[in-house]
Order: sequence, then C-alpha cells, then structure tokens
Amino acid sequence: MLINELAKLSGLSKRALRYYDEIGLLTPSDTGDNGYRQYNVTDIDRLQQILFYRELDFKLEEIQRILDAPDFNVNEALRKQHEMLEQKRNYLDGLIITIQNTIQVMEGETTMTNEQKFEAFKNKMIEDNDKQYGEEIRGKYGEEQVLASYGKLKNMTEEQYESVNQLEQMLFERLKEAMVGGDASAEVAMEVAELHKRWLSFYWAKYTPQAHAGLAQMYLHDERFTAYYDDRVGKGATQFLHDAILEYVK
Amino acid sequence: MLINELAKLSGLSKRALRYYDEIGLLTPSDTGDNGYRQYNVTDIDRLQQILFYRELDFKLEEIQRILDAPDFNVNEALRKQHEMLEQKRNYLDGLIITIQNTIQVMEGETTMTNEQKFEAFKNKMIEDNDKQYGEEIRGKYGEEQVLASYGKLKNMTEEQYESVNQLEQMLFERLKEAMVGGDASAEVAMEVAELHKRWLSFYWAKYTPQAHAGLAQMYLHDERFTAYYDDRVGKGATQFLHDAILEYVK
DNA sequence: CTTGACCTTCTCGTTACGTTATCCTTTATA
DNA sequence: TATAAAGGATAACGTAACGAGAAGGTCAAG
Repeated sequence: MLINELAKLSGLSKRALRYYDEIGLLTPSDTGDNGYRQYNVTDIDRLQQILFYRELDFKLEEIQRILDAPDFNVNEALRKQHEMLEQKRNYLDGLIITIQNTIQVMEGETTMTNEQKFEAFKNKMIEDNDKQYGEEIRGKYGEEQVLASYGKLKNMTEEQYESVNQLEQMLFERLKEAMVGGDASAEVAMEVAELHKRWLSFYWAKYTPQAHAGLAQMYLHDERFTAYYDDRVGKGATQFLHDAILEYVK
Repeated sequence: MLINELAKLSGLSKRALRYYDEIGLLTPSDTGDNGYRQYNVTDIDRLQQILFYRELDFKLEEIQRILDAPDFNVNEALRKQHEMLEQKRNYLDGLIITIQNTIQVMEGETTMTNEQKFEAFKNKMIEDNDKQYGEEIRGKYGEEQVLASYGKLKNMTEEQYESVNQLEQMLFERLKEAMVGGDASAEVAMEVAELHKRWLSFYWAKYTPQAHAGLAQMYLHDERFTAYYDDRVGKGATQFLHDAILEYVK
C-alpha cells in the first residue's frame, strides 16, 4: 500500500506519515528501489495502535516507548496520562473561573441593578461551591446532605453579600480620606489597596498581585470604571486607587 | 531600571523580557549608548497589563493587539478567550471520560466480582448523567427534579446492566458460530464486531473506529483479555474477534 | 512523448521562551 | 590601577507535531 492510500484510510496526512517515519514511530516495512514507502498489514496494525493512543492525547514519544516495549505496563501509562489530563483540566478550570469573574466584575459592576447583583452573586456562590465540594460531599454523605448544604449556603449568602457591600463602603470612605493627603504610597493608601484586595477576593478564586495590578490598569482605561469610582468618591479617585494598588503590589 | 531588576520585580526571566522586546510587545522606552535596556514607569505599567492578560492564557500576539489599540473591545476579547478556554476544557473532558472508561474496561473486566461490577456500572451511569445533564436540569427545574431523575436512573440501571450482559452473551454465542467458518471477514464475523461495538458503546461516551481497533489490539497483546475470551468462547477467540473488528472498522 | 498524478527530499514557519556560547561594559575589590 | 565578578548584549539551536511549498524523480495513460 502506498502512502496516499494509507493516508486516506487512516485520516492522517501524508506529511504526518512521513514525519512518523522520520522519527521512527512508523517505519514502512518495505521501501522499493524507487524510494516509495510500502506499507503492509503489520504497519497498519501498528498505525492503528498509534491512533488509539494519539486519540488519548499521548505524546508521540510516549507512544513509541509503549509500542516498542512489548511488556510495557499499559495500565500504568493510562493512569499517568489520566492524571496529567486532569491536571490540565484543573488548570483550565481555574483560568475559566478567573476570566468569568473578571467579566462579571467588569460589566456587572456597571449595568446591573442591586437585586440582579445579589442574584448573580448568590448563584455564583452556589455554583462554585457545587463544583468544589459537590462530588466530594455526594460521594461521602449522599444526596440529602448535599441539599442540606445548599440550604445553608442559601441562607448564608445574604449575609455574605452584605459584608461585601460593607467592605466596599469602607473602601469608599478610606479612599476619600486617603486622597486628602494625596500620597498614593502613604500607609492609609495601602489600607485602601488592602481593602480592595479583600473586596476582590470575594469575586476571584485565585488572587495574584499581577492580576490585581492589571485590573487596576483596566479601571483606569475604562471610562465606566472611572465614572463608577469618581462618582462615588470624587474626581481622581480611580487614578488614586490605581496608584495605590500599584504601590501595594510592588 | 535595568533588565535584571525588572525581571526580579516581575517574575519573568531576562530572556522573556528580551523576547518581548524582540517581538515588539514591550520595547524599553530608552536604550543608553552602551546598549543596555532602560525600563521606566510607563514600561512597568505596560508589563503589568501584559502579565494580567498572560495569566488568562492570552497569546502574546493577541495581547499586543489589545494593548496597541486603545479603543479595543476588552470585553469581547475576554468573552472570546472564555469561549476558547471552555472548548479546550470540553475537549479534555471528553478525553478524560474515554480514558477512564478504557481503564475501567481493562481492569474491571478481569478483577471485579459481579456485584462489584454492577455497583461500578451504576455509579458510572449516575456520574455521567450528572455531568451531562446535572447542571442543565438543576438550572431549569431545581433540585427536586434532579433527585427524581436520579431515582429513575437508579431503577433503570439494573435493567440496562442486564441488557449489557445479554449483549455480551450474544457476542459469545455469535463469536463461537463465526469461528466455525474461520473467515474473519464473513458476514457473521461482521455481526460479531457489530455486537462488540454495541457492547462497548455502553462504556464509551465517544465511539471511534480507531479506538475500537486499538482496543482490539490491546485485547490481543494483553494476556488477561486473551484468557477472558478464550476461556468463555474457545481457543483463538480473541484472535478471531480482533481480526473481525479490524475488518469491521476498515 | 507529453501530461497528470503520484512519489521523494529539503526547508521554513509555527509558540514562547530555555539554554548555551561568545563578547562587551560596569562595578567592586585588592 | 589592574583585575575579577557581575551583569549587559547578540546570535543560534532546540522544543512538538506537523502544514505549506519548492524542486525534482517515477509511473501509467493517451
């Protein structure tokens, strides 16, 4: 069988098959004197094995190791791969939550009514909680326990929501005070930044100084945010907050 | 500020900073006549923006576009990024399920008692169902509905489990018949492969011919599987099943 | 004998740097 | 003031798994 035929049969590109030959993953058993690659049944068998592992996102090098060691522990390889994939997914989950929250902060802050904000906040808390502990709790205690936990959370959220609002109010007040001195590196300015961090931590699963600083920058460059803080605290408040945060994370 | 200082401050490597300069993402505002890169406050500001987006897994090229177009729609960019990340995660989810099932098939098949198998099967069905429809149902109908759905599933699984077992019995019988002729490409052999596919589909969320063929190969190369089929159907059964499947997916 | 459909072997481009290697400038110490 | 250490610079190769394209050889058909 020539390369074109195998390519069509397997769904791989001819380039890929040549590459597999190049790295020694799939060397055609026969090469005529015209230089053409001739694949036979054994090669097809091997390719099918390759495709199987490739579909599970194994690296080609790893596949090669598996196929070339006949007594390789396939089960362990599958487990390790499984673990790696889960790590990747957890990483992505973290990113997704952070970006969701960023979006929420960005537009929720400026367009939602107070009730809507509370609803969104509540749903988010429930959702997060379910993602983190849902399976665990379900596994350990069964369904009833999960529902009970939800109930508790529903009762708690209103309190928590209040504390977030209080935090923001405190932020406004301290910010107003701090601006009098005009020094964004003064101690009171650091308290402002600290408050902002605590407020932010209600929305962000993973806090990092970089992200904090980045958000501060966005505040400055997005007029909706500038308006938000300047309206509530006074002209120049966003700028000052920005400077304080940058000092804080330095 | 020289490059070393900025590197330590930002956590990036010097090489990375030079690279950012090279691609024009972060060009130091001043370069002394000794050729040293001099970063000032504006540069730090920009770098902080860069780190913010980088943390969300944006590509450097995309970050550059965002930062260099002052009226860029940040919100839309975040949304698109969010969508992309979710796609990646969904892809990973698929992989993880497939690999989990593969592991389960590989070792469950050989070491578990019948009751254990049923328990595992039931739990898996519940789990899968929850993953696929759980959030959706919860969102639409609330908690009670979810529990109801679980109850239905719990009642159904025993039946389904039976049908899986029946399928496997049929597979054994047809396989025995087919082996008489000895032709792995005969029509009856194709029926055997078809049965095996249907049986497999109870365990695999996503069926592909490649994976099917790959599993057949594993059957052949793993003595636990060879023993399993050879014991139940007769000597050479695994080999014949393998051949039939390869014919079938061709 | 030419055309078209194959085949071959290069080589570059992709992403975001890590890792040398070689050389130049500044700073600290003897 | 000579020298050594620290830190700066450019340049080039390597990474994973191919895609794209160039330049040229082979084969069957008309």
